[in-house]
Amino acid sequence: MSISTKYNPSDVEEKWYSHWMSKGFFNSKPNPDKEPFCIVIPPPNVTGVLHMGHMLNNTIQDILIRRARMMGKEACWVPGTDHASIATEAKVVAMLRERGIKKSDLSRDEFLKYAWEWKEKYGGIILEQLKKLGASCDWNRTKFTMDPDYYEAVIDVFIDLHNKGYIYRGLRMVNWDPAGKTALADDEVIYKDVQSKLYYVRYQIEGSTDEYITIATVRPETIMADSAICINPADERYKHLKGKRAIIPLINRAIPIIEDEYVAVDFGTGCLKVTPAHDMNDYELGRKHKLEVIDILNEDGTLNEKAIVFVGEDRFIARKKIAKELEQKGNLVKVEEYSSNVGFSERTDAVIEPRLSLQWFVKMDTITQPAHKHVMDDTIQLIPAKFKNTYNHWMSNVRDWCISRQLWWGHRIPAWYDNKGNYVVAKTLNEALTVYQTKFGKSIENLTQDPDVMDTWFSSWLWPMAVFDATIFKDSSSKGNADLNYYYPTNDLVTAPEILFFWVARMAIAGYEYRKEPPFKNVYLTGIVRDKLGRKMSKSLGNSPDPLDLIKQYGADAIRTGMLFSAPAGNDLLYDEKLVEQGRNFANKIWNAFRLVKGWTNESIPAPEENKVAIDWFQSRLDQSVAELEDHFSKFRISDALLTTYKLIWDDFCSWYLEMIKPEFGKPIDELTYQRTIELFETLLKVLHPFMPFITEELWHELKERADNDCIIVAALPLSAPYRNDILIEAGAAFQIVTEIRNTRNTKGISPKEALKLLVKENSTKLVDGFWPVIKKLANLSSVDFVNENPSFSCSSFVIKSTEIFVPLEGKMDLEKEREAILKDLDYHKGFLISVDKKLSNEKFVAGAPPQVIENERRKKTDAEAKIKALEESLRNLN
RNA sequence: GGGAGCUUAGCUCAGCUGGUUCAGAGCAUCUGCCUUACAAGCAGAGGGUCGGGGGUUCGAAUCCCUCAGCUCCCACCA
Repeated sequence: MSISTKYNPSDVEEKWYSHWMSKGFFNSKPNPDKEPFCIVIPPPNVTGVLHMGHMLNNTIQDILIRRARMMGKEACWVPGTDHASIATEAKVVAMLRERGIKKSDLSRDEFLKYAWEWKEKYGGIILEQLKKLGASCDWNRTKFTMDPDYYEAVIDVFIDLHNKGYIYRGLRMVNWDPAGKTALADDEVIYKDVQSKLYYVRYQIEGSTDEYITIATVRPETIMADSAICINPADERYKHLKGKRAIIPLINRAIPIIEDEYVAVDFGTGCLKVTPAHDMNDYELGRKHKLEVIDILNEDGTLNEKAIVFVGEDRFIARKKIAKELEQKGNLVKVEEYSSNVGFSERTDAVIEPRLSLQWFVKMDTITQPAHKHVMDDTIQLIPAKFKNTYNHWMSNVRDWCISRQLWWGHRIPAWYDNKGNYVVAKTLNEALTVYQTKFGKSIENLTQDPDVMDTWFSSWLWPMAVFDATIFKDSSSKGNADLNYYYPTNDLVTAPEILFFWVARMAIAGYEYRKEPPFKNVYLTGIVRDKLGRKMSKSLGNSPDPLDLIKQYGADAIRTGMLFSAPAGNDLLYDEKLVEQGRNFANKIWNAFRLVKGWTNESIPAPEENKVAIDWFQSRLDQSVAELEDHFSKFRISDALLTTYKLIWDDFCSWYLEMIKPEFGKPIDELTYQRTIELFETLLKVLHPFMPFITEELWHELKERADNDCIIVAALPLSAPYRNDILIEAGAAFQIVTEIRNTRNTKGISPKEALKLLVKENSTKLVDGFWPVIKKLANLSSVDFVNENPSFSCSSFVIKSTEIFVPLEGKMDLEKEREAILKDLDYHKGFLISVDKKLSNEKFVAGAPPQVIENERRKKTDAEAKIKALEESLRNLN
């Protein structure tokens, strides 16, 4: 039988994933005998395809869930997708446009039919892709935020919060996208620095012929909507204008001159035109001073009849024309170049128009309180903790949440209007008619439902509850079904910091509102995946590799480890294909360790000394690593956990352990060592499984004949056990000796095949005890002899913990070089001794430092003195 | 404008409540090896005054001040 020297992942991955699926290992149901461990996936957009961010995110979730499963918990990872109203609607609109269909030509129902078709066709892609990564989700639980029961839950929550007084309809300044004709949430607006112009416009003072007040604006097209001019009360320059009125140019309407501290004296002219309908701050100012609100824009960004002039013109064309006319009329004092921050629609890239409109809001001040408090007191733990600051800041300054969107794809707002604008909130038309009668004391024939849908986050904030039981929102007394009661609160949430507020905070709010409990205990915030130059991965830059290609090329195990090699929590990950190569190489290394062990024939012969020592040592080393891993995982240091595992396998197991026990070529290995090695290998595979599920499952079955359902995915993870520290220390010294001898060979050009002798001048403390056979084997020594005196022939020597060790090298060394090396070493140690002496002779140090520290310094001193003495002796022996 | 954070080897980062895991890891680099598990490998080596300056202390990468540079979040001053 010959096994390939390279591990080939593709067949293996396919085989085991379907095996796991067929055995139902991913499926979970409430089990009172087991502790639940649950993760709900951050549902990707239905329109999404897998990108590197998902790869990182889902790898981490899979590691956590597999580990929990192996720890004997009832592990449940709930997958699903988000309907992503804006993103999906935009894609459907684009798809229709390609087919020559305009959304405006379709009825709502027709459009939704296309949207659902799109969803059915493309909606599942990303979940299929996650399977290639090895994601062990309970696919039977796959949920969609617009599944019928989920849809109903969202509507129920709207009605419930409305009844509780948390949801209200209000006139508010919203971010209006004139191209999409929709209101956008703050986070859907992208601010960019734009080079624009600052127009200085003079307004004549009412009742005067030549007195003017000059304001500076970037938006001269809105002067027709002005309600006032505002000056700072402290501004001496304009004191005389107090109480007067100014006349808007072009339309000759008089407006008051008001005073407010808000106006910056040093900006522009120190005078501000107040346009409540078209600016957020002006709106607030207008409310404060009870100014008239004049909205001169249509929803598509053209001027309406209230503008009086340039009616029907687009806002930007109107700006140019007005500037020109102001100039002609002598009202334009000057124009300056000005760089300002302008908001753009994330979807249509149109310039955002602050616009007053009737929208639905969630009142945030009180409903957020438990979610705020319980992050601050770590009931919900953010990892890394630095995000607590950010969270606190946001929660302390939270604004009401605009939840209506002028779209069709999504959960339709359950509000019903009569033709006068009176409304009721109800689930169906029939219920609405009843409610209407109660509310207004008269019956009505018909009502029209609000055409808008809700913000996507208004559905996804229910995710950790609604995936289990979407009926609890119908009735506030509902206790929830068995699944919800068992899995909720979930354990860990793994997501990106940029949606900390939009999603994480809101889930916490909803969780406390509806379950009085947090939705999860830990929130692990990943970083952003960037390319190795630190740029965000994006389609336009073309710097994002296709994850599926990578999996095909390197294997899922390699990608998983590759991504984690450099992904501490909350830190961005600089992706480099080299990391994936490292992951692949690691898989290959393990594969070859397996080939070595597999190739051995075992016989019942006595185990050599070095093997017994090796087994004892490695067992302790493994137990130590397991404890380390538990510590890393408890702190969510997943990269560190991987690195610990990596080093344990590569360095300790492959480079040291296997070399220690490896029989001579063609010779058999003793039965005991063989069995113990197989066991140790199995344990390593188990420890590694959460990181590299496929290769570990493959080798688990290659190492031994096993039953069909005896799989590593459900094997028991080793728990930390006490380990022998003494043997670890001894091994450390032994490894140092081996390394020194190898180094001696390297520098002297002696082949590893040439056996060497070793002389050890041991002092009272034994440096190593049982490890001499190991050292002999690894360093290829013909003999180890203990001496009392330094040898009188030429040797290469080194000192480990004040024990001198000599490698006789008659005729093999360059005396001059050797002398130089020793002198250099001597210099270093003498300098070191001086610094230690200095410290010890410092009275303040001796008086102030704790005894242990002083003791350490003393030991350093004796060690240094011993080393110096040894080196001086070596120097003498050279002659 | 408000807030948070970062700066340690060529790169990416660990270093918790000042003192033996204090100057570390992985990768990269260099040297020598196709040694019958693995060249996707083996063995070995070099490399940092812990961003600059100042202070506290017997002692500072670690605490304080200050300067410089970078990043993110929030707000959106006409």
